[in-house]
Parts: sequence; structure tokens; C-alpha cells
Amino acid sequence: MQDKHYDWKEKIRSNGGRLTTPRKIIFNILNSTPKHLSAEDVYFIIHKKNPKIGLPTVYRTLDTLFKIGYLNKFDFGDGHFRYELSDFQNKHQHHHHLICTKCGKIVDYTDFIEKETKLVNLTEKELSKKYNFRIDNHIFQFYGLCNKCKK
Amino acid sequence: MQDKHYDWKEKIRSNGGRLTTPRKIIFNILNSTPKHLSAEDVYFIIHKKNPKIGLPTVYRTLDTLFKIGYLNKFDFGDGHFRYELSDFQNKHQHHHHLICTKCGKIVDYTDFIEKETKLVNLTEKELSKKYNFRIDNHIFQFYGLCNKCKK
DNA sequence: CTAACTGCAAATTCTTTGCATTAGT
DNA sequence: ACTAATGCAAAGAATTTGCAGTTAG
Repeated sequence: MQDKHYDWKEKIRSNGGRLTTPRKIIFNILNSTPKHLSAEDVYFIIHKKNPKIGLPTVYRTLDTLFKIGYLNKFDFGDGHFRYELSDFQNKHQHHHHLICTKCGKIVDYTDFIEKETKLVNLTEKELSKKYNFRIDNHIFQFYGLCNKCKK
Repeated sequence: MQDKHYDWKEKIRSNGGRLTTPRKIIFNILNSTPKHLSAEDVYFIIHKKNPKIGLPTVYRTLDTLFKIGYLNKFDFGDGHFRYELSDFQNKHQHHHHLICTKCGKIVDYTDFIEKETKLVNLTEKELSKKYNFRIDNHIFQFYGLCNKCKK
């Protein structure tokens, strides 16, 4: 249980998918960084060693992983989506974000999650009842200015 | 105090801006709906009566209003930004969002805000101290499936 | 084998920019 | 009059699509 990723390959296959070289590489890239990578970030990394792999493949692979639930997809407002492996793989803790609206710096914080969790669960329960939604996920983001940009 | 919008015109002028026809129309469009409009939504509405006003003007006006703090800008993940007049104009209450990942339906909820507020304030305080940020704003969004899409 | 995936190029979509003209103040 | 803002057309940037060739199962 050290690594719950063991089954991503199985998940791909069981959906009729194939375990191709680009998919393996892209998964590994995501799995070896705590950062939120954009499609272009991934492409840049991959391109150094595998110049044959194209940007469309990166987009398609990220979408595939997103659809089977292995990726979180964020928009921090800088004009492109960013991805990270999902939290349920216990390698990464669930976290929220603190975003500098000037320089784009992003801080993942986990510090206050515990206090928040109880309330979040309660809120999810009440919301799902009142609005008849099945809630799968949430994004909490705080926006402001980082120490440098505050001047 | 019924309508705090009284001063938006003043705010525009005091920044060296001009009170043009497109700006007045666009402000009124935003002011007469509780919805989250995209630039194209605004353009579509405006275009029926004022076909001369172009999409770039809409984008520029939205950006202007955003910069002087009269607009909130959201990305719900459907590929374009959406805008609404800011909460501090007491016409709209501060609210969070519930988003259907299948059909894109968005529910604004204000119900649990009160309970959340205390925690949010506390979290903002602790985060701003720990990470030395000045926090101006936050976005909380829950994602899931609405009653129709749950099937 | 054969259907899914890739790689390339071209298309789409949303948003921004350059510039000559118009219109607030 | 002065200069910000507009309207048009065209450019940019991120992402998606079509399709012929490749490859995993």
C-alpha cells in the first residue's frame, strides 16, 4: 500500500485501453513531481528524451488519465490547465491552494485542511441533499499577493 | 445604500477613464442578471440591439471593470471565463458554487456560507501569516453530478 | 490480425493586439 | 483639442481533430 499506483495500468487496460510508451512516460513524469504541470510542461520534459512524442499525444494522455480519475485538473487563471496525480493515491496529500494574482506563484497548503475537513464534509452532505447533487470533488483556492509582490 | 453601483461611473472617471456607451450597456447587462456571463454571452446580448459593438470591446470592458474591482472572474473549467458583478455591491450575496461536471449546470449557494465564514476567516488569517500572503479573495467550488446527470 | 494509439499538420476556440477612426471630457 | 476607447481585421495561444501509419494485445 506504499504505492497505490500499482493499478493504473490495470485500469487503463480494463477500459479497453493500451499501455503505450507515451502513456508510461507521462505517468512517470507526473508521478515524480509534486508540481502542477501544464500540458506544455509535460511536453517540454518528455521532448528532451523522446522528441518523437508530440503535444497532441500529451493532451490526449492527460485527458485519458483525467477521465479514469487518476488526475486532478486545475485552472489557476493563467490561461492553461494544470494537472497533478489524484489525492487518493496517498503519495500526495489532499491540499488546497494559495495563488499570487501577480506573479502566479502557487502554494499548496495542507496545514489547515484538518480543521476544514469536518466542515467540508458537512457542507458536502447538506449541499448534496438540498440540491440533489452527487459531489465528487472540491477546489478551494485563496487569491492574493505573495510576500514579494506585496512589496 | 440600496444600490452601491452609484459610484462605478465615478470610479471609472477618477482613473482617467471615460464613460462610453459600450461601457454603460455592458455594466447594465451584468447588473440585470444573476448569471455568470462569459464574454460571448455579453456579446450575444449586446449584439441584438447594438450590432456595432464588437467582441474585443466586450473583452476590454470586462477587463476594465475587473481591474477596478467591480467584477468577479471565474473559471468553471468549461474553457472560458465567466463574470459577475462583485459581492461588495450588496445586490448579490457572497456565494460559492456547485458545478455539474457533465452538463455544466452551476448552482450558487449561500446556505452554508455563514458556517463557513468563521473558518474561512480563521484560515485566511493563519495562511496569510504563515506564507506571508495578503489574501484578497477566495473561490470554493464543489464538483459533481446534478440530479439529471446522476440518472 | 485489428482496433487503439500515435504523430503530424491543420483546424478550432477563446482572447488579445495593432491601428486608423470616433467620441468623451 | 486632447487622448482614451472603439471597431475592424488580424494575430496569438491553448487545445482539439482528421487521418494515414504504427503498435500493443
